[in-house]
Amino acid sequence: MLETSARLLRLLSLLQTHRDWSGADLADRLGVTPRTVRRDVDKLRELGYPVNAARGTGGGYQLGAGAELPPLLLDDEEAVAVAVGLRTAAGHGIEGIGESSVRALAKLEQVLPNRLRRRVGALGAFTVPMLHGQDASVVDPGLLTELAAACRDAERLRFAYRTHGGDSSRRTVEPHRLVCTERRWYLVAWDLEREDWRTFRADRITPTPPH
DNA sequence: ATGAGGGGACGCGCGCTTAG
DNA sequence: CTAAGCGCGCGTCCCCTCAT
Repeated sequence: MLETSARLLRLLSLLQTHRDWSGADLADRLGVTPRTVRRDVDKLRELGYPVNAARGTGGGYQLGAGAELPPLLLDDEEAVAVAVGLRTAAGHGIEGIGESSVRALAKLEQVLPNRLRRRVGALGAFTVPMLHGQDASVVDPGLLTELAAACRDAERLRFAYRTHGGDSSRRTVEPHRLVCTERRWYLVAWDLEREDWRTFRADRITPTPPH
């Protein structure tokens, strides 16, 4: 029974990750017979999951889009991304979005494992939204997490910073806040050498190990 | 014709409940 | 405490339907 619901979750997770799966593949992965897979797919459908099936050569199962959104299984990275996105949306004051974001966030945080709650907390509490930005720049989410965690823990940070001109300098800072524009992340921090507040573009930061 | 999902019927094994 | 009874999940068998 407990075994069954666990298998149902695994099946759902398989369907959410991939392409389409043949019944035989799913049976193989789940360690049951195809007949049992069919029964499990039935159960998922009863629970409201839109599982599409294609017959004939090259057929298989696929998770489709339904009229209602069933619960999702997110991996750690996805859960953090969604939670942070919701927090940002909630804080942006966009009409109609803010309140829904808070509601969704409440649901998500209710089921969020503790280890993720900490990460979301770090990113959420130490970022502040700022309006308007221009071009896109890509920042490693791992770096953002690291910067946010440093803000949260008031942890001194050393990194190499690439300037607009292209030359690189080493900085030692006391991080204060991560600031998000529409497209860009900035770290606001106290620069110990220059004895002043500085704003660093996150995509120009390369962390160096402390010594 | 072939290969895929869909599903009914049946039996087996396991765990739980209940009568003795 | 034990054995019978029961429900349930699963595998097996078999046939159906549909797409290629």
